[in-house]
Amino acid sequence: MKIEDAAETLAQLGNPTRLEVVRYLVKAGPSGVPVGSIQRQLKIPASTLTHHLKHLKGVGLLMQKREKTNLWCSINFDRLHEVSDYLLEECSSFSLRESDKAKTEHDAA
Amino acid sequence: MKIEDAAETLAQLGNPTRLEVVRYLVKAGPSGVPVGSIQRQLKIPASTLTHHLKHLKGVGLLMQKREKTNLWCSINFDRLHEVSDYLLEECSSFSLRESDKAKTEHDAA
DNA sequence: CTGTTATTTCGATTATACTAGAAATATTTA
DNA sequence: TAAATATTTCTAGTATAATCGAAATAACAG
Repeated sequence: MKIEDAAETLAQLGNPTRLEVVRYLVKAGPSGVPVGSIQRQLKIPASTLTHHLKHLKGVGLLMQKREKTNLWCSINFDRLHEVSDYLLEECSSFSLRESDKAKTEHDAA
Repeated sequence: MKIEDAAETLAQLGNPTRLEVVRYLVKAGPSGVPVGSIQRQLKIPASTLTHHLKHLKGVGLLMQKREKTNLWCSINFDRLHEVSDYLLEECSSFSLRESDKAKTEHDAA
């Protein structure tokens, strides 16, 4: 996972409205819920919600599938795990040598 | 953890420059690195870096401690774990009843 | 085809964030 | 005190994002 993608995904999760949607979808489970249900349950105006769903889909956190007049939304659990894991990557490997941290360093690239 | 706090923290992690700093600090480990080292290694202008460090500190991801002329920065691993965990909360409990998802629902609050 | 419900696009407003140079401040050493 | 190094504040330009009403489109039911 490239750092730009991780940042972009985290940024999308960093909006309160979107995070609320994500959590709602997590609770809904793999079968998902229609857009309209999210809209009414979370009291988010339709156009605002569409806007946010587009963002979530853009970073692969949201999956959609049409059935009759409803568009069912479900969270991409794998993607959510990926981002979560990314944050903790290398948390246990303190690989920077002490010499790189000295205050008299040359800081060569 | 309140959803607003989680969103705010994720938003801070969602900036590419800040995420790069965070990963650098993760690699640096608990002892941390001085501001100037981050600046030179990642080639971030001093004022820009100060700005971002303020944000990271604001959401509790960054800890700082002065020693001589250097300000040592280290990541708050606990906080990072908290956020990471938050994303996966309830991922295994699909508690929303099927009746709440029906397309003929009343969507009562 | 007509009406009904569901969702999206458009457009405009408002707010917030990123970036970084220049100057200021702080801390130590000589 | 003066000089050197480290970090922050100030300031301003530029860009991007959030919000949502109204109108448009899509999908079906009768």
